[in-house]
Amino acid sequence: MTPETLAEKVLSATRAAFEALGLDAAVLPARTAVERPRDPKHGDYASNIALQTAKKAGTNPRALAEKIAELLAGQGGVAKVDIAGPGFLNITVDAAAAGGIAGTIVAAGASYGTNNSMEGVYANLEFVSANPTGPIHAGGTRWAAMGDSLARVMRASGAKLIAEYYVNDAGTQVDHFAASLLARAKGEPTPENGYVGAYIDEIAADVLKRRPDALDAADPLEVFRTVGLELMLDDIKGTLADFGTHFDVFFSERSLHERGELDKAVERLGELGHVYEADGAVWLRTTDFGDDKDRVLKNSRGGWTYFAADCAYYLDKRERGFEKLVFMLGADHHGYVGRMQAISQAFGDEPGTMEILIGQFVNLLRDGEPVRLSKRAGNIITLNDVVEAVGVDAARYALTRYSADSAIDLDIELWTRHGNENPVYYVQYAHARTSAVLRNAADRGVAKGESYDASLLAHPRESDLLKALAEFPSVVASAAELREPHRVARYAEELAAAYHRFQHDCRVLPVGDEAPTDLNRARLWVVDATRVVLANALGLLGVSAPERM
RNA sequence: GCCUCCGUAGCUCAGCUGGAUAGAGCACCGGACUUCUAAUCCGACGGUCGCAGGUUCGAAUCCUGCCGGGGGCGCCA
Repeated sequence: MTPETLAEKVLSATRAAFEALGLDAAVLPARTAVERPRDPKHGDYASNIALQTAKKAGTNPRALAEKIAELLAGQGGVAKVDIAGPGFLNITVDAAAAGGIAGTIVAAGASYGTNNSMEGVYANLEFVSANPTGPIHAGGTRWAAMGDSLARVMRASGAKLIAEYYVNDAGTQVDHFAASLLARAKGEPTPENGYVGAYIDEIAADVLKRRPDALDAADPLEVFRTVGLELMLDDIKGTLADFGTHFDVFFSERSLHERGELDKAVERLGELGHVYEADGAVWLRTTDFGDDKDRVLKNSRGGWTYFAADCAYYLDKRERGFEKLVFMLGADHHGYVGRMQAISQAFGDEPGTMEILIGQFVNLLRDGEPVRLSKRAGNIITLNDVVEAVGVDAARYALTRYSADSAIDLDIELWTRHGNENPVYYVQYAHARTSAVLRNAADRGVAKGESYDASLLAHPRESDLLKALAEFPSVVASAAELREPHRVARYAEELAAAYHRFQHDCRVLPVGDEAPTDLNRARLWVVDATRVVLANALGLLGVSAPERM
């Protein structure tokens, strides 16, 4: 029995109790959940539904709880229902019902944890979107890890999702980039506002390698711009791929300009009555939608602003059919939220169509001191630096383990340690241990068989572990709905802890050459189920699940 | 000045979107290895949840105001 099915039983028992007591069932929620109480004296699961509904129904919570308990106690799988405090229902599940989850998990395999909480949602998730004028740095690294994990979690929850990277390949930053490459190739000093770093030298050389005639071309700057951008973007794509971050679409800002999408978007906004001219510039009246001030679409020199491209990009996404546009931005962009939301509303979309997630910064520390130097990019820390320092698994785990709301200090020393204090190793080791037990079982010819006797799984460590396993789908669902992939990492740590405790106290394989018992076999199912869930959880985080360590 | 994030054990952070005696890891102290991989486990210590009000049966969680820290506020991209 899963917590979800138990919650349904609680709800239907409550409905029946309302009827029996002659109460108005309209105050009942459509869904309810059971929670795992910390104190084992409070049973396996607890529900506060009587507390939540009694007042609205005009009755006493304790009396209502008693009626619900009476009706719930007769349900299959429910061993005991106690009432505690002001009206909590403390539910004890019978071992056989609880133990059934292991079989469910093993049968589901890689699909265990998937759920339908976001079924039918067609979403676009934009993240990283670092300028193609240099390598991805530390901030972008966090979004590369979190965004990718969020994409996986939302897909696992049934959303149809496109992961997208907006390539800012138009505008003055790109001009500076091209000019820097050209100057480098000609051996001239870096121009004002130009880019420096070893990567500029490399790309300048690579442009010449690919186009030996570049300096003699009709427009050398254009050659360096086009080829340089391509090389830089290839480099970024390679870095992301090595990091395990997948994008479905790399969307070119320049293509919006070339296809006339900016004119089209501004025209549309004009038709909707939100555009005006003042001081020789063209403006969008974003203040109608809560922004601090109106924003310029086209400046007085007749040039498009970046904001105008944002409008066009927004319209393009909507025309591609996305009903949910999610953005992950760094805290340095939070000032853009107001104008971005205004774009959505100016086009007449429902609030909530556009969702902007703001994440705080990450500092890389070594021995408690901020790390500054990068071989590639002046004194900026890059994604490659982070990976070089701690490896992909530790980097991804470290960056997805914390709420995006909190700024994090990533301590290189901690994340390269092999032990309990390093969460990624703690979780991976639990997975390796499950694999080891299964390997040993196979070596000794102990098969878990077609089925098992779930009622044998009554050890406290077993029931704790089974409850943790049963929780996984709802963890994935809430991580997706709340856009908080760190919940998966925290859950994985709890599950790993429950498994380590289980393995410490519960012997799985027969000792010596004793014959395997039914308990041995039943426990193998639990071990296998744990292996599956740990692997699935790590998979959602983009972290490997090693079979040996 | 305005916007935004944070403030929970000595340190790093969770806290399941209002529930029971607020949790984990680290650090410190004390235990468990002829092991299914001890990269593990168990125990002890440790808190006015920044402060003050408010909402209610009930607040770390929601609202308001302060205090402290991070980030941001361009006809830049």
